[in-house]
Amino acid sequence: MAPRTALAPDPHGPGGRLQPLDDAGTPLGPPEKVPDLAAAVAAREAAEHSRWVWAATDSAYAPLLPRLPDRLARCHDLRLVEALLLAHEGRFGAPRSLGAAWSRLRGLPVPDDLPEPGSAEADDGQDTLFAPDRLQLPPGADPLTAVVAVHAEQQRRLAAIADPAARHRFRLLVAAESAGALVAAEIAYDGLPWRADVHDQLLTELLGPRPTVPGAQPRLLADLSVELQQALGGRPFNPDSHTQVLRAFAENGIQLGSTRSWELKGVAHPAAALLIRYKELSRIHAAHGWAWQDAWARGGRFRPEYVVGGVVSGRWASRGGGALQIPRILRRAVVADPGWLLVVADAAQLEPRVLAALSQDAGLARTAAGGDLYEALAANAFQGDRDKAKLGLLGAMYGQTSGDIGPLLNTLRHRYPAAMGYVEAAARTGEDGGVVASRLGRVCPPASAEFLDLTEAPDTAGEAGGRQARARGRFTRNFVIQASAADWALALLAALRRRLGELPTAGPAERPHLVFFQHDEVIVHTPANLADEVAAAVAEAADEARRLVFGDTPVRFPLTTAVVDCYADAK
DNA sequence: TCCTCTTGCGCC
DNA sequence: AAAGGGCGCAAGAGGA
Repeated sequence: MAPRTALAPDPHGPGGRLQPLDDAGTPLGPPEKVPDLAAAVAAREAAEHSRWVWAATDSAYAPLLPRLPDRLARCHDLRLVEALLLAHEGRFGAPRSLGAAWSRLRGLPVPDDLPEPGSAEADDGQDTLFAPDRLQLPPGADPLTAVVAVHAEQQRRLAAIADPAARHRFRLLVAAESAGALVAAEIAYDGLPWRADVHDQLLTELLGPRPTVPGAQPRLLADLSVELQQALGGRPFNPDSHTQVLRAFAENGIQLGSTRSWELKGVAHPAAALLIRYKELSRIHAAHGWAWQDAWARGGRFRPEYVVGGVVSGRWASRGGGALQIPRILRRAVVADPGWLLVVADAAQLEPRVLAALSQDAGLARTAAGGDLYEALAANAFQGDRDKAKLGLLGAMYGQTSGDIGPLLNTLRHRYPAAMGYVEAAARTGEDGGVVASRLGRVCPPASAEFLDLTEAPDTAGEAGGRQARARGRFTRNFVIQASAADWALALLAALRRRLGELPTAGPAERPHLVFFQHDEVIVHTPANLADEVAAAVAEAADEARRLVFGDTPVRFPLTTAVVDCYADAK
């Protein structure tokens, strides 16, 4: 068992303090003050891997990264763990900063968490240069003392989980969430290889040359705008304004309910196709055009800012730069460095496999024991119609009831009663105001913390209440699957990161490293000669994640893995 | 002018 | 009759 070490950086300067701990969090010696925290951490880690205990990975690890010779193996992120524990203890959403946890422990008034940087509330005139200390410790409190005390208390709360299997899984969640924080910090530091020249060429092909006047519309976009206006009678209007677009179409005798592209696709008028094209190009320009490149992809790297645990289901969110929404067309710009390659791996049909493993439905597990789950499902229950099989299963996981899906759900209910019973029980729990949890124990928000939507039409309370209850049921129905899939993905990430760290390399600069993570997909940037070993490590990590999260299950979680020079060439 | 809400669409 | 989960981002609409 790896030893633990509490760590608190000095608020100013490169120093800090360390204190060795046992697994219960009890100090094994006095605090040690060091003038160079990075050097002291590196020396200790080189002697023996430690689990580093700190207030938050953002504030403790990110500043160390540029000064560490190699990555740290393990950590315990008090802020993330506090959030997991609070939700598990039925106190979802209580403040989770180190200061809040410390204050709860000491019976002091608990400070609210500061708003996330970048959020609307955070921009209250405060220059980020003078970003306040986010730990929220009361005046005079000693950071290292608080880290040690809060950690010991968290270890106590973890040990207090009564059911041994649930306790074991929750500890796994704690470790995986913390490992995720390490990965997120490292990806932000290393960046995703991004070829600005390729990106620029792509934009030029689609939109015309970069406008010399900032903010000006690129030529092809402007041309398209004029063409669109001419197709609708020649009167000028702003195609970015749905109000004006609806009016322009109405003047030509076409009543649209909205300007959504799926609705436009059914419109025969030539202006509809022009508008669809305009919207596609306009979106690329606005969301991932030259301004985006200037802001987020400088120096040959796109540096996404992930927010670990940013989604209640345990999925990561992102802050600025749209790290989780890179359009497929832009993948052309993601190119490995010379002599390096990208190993791109995504989990195939992750969520239905998670459902099969969670519910232990023997029939569904058999369809998830091999390659194409939907194909097997279709052969078993839908006369080979793969589209129907996929539609039905997705509908069951999302709580869809519209369209012609009823008969599909009936078939599924008949053939896979345990799986369908599992999601329907989760839905009922939600409708009744209860909470559900992921496989590893991440607990969903209580009903009161969401769906406080009072904008419902003022019809009878019963109808509005029923609608809200059903919405909540769809949320909990999906939560058990989405959050358990996130459990698996985090476990994969942690296992893969460890395996990459164990590969023999010439040195840290030659080490393969994660550069992208998107729910069920990872990209590793690796020296070309290690690409096959990395691909093998990803497959092993996926299987390790299966064992850790789901134990003994016949369900397999196959990966689609590609070793490529360019992200666009992966499938 | 600033701010919040809505719309629409990118990703899973 | 209507009835699909989770996000982030940018622009327009519209009110303060």
